[in-house]
Amino acid sequence: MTTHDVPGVPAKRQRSARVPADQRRAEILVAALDVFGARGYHKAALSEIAERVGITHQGILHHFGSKDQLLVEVLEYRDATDVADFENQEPPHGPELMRHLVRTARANTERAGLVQSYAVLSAESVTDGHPAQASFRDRFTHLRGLIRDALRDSCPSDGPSDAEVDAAASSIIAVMDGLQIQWLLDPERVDMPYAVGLVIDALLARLGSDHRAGDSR
Amino acid sequence: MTTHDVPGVPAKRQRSARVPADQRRAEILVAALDVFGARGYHKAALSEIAERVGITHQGILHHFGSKDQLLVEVLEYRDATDVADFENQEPPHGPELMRHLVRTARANTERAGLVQSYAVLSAESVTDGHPAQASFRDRFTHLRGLIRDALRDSCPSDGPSDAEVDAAASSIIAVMDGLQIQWLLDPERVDMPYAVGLVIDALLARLGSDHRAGDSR
DNA sequence: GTCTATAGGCGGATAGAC
DNA sequence: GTCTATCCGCCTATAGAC
Repeated sequence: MTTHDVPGVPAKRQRSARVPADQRRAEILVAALDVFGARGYHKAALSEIAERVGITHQGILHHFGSKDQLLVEVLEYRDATDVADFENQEPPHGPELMRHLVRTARANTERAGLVQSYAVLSAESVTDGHPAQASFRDRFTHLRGLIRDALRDSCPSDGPSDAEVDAAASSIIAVMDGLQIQWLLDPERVDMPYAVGLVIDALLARLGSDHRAGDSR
Repeated sequence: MTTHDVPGVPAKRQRSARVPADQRRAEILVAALDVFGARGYHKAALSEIAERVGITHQGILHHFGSKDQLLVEVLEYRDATDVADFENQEPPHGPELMRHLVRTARANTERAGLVQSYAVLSAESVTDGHPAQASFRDRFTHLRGLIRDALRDSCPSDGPSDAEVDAAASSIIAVMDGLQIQWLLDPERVDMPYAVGLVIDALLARLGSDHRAGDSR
C-alpha cells in the first residue's frame, strides 16, 4: 500500500453524500431485497447491502435498528411493489382473482430475483424464532381467505364443503410457491403459468361437479 | 467459578471416547438433520451438532471436511431413510404411486422436524452457489419422471398432451412442497394429506376427461 | 439527524499436538 | 480420532464525529 498509514490518521473512507432518510431507506430496501434473495437471509451480510448503497453497515443499523427489522420492512416493501404492478390498489375479487394468479405466475418468470427472495425467505421463516414468521403466517391466512371467497363465487349453487374449499385455496397457493423452487432450479423444464392455470381449472371443475356420486376414497 | 483457572492449565474438556469413524459419522448425520431442520442450514452451528454427539465442532470437520459437505451427506441420508420407511426399496409405480404420495403427506404430519429440514433446505438450495443445488435439481427431475409415468398409466387411451402431463407432475410435487410451509406456520388450518388427495383427484379427472371441447383458455 | 470508528462475541476453517 | 490454538468474517452495541 502506498498511502500513509499513520496510526492517528487512519485511511479515511470517502464520506458519503448526506442524503435524506426517506431516500436512503428506500435505497437500502432495494439493495436488501436483492441481496437477501441471492444469499438467503442468514448468509446475507449487511456490509454487502451497505456497499451497494455506498455507506457502511453501521449506517444500515442506524436506519433500521437491526438486521431482523430490516428483513421485516423488506417484506412489506415487496408486497407494496407487488400490488403496485397492477392498476388497482386492491387485489381483484371473484373469478378475476384466478386470472390474476395466472398472470402473476407469468410475470414472475421475468423477475427471478424477486421470486428467489420470496421462495428463500418464506421457507426460512418456518425456522424456530425467525423474525418473519408472523409476517408470513398472516400473509398466508390472508391469501387463503381471498382465494376461498373467490372459489365460492365461482361455485354458487349446492357448493362444495368448507373442507374442500379450504383445501383448494391452500393448494392453489402451494402450487404457486412450490413451482417457484422447481422453476428456479430448472427454468427450461417448468412452465409456471401453464401449470398454475391447469391446477386452477382442474380444481374449479372438481369443486363444481357433483363428483361425490362416484367417489371411492 | 470455583475451579482453578491457571493460565498454563486451561480447564480441560472431558475427552470423548474414541469411536470408530463409521459409527461417529452416523451419529453426526442424525444430529445434523435435527439441527439443520430446527435452525436452517446457515443459522445452524456446527458446535450445536457437535455438542449433541459429545465432541467439538472441529471433530465434525475432521469427518466431513466442511459444513457444505455435511449438508450434502445429510440429504443423502434423509433420502435413504425415507424409502426405507416403506417395505420396498423401489418406490411404487402407476396408480399406486398416487396413493403413496397421499400416505407420505399423512406420515409427514407426524414428523415436523424432517418436514422443516426439507422445506428450508430445498428453498435455500436455489441461492447462488448453494452446495445442495445439484442434489435438489436432480431430485426434482427424478420425481417428475416418476409421477409423469404414473399419470400416463392412469390415462391410457387418447391421453392428454405431453405438456399437460408434465405440468401436472410438476404441480403435484409443488403442492406437497408448498403445503409443507403453510402447515409448518399454521398446523391447525392446513390439512396436508386431504389437500394433496384433492389436487391429485382433480388433475386425474382433468387429464382423463375430454375437456378440450369446452376449453376457452 | 446522518453517519463512522471501535470493540466484543460467535461461527467456520486450518494446522498441529496427543 | 479428537483436541487446542489461531485466523478471518459477520452481527451487534456504544461512543462520538460532522
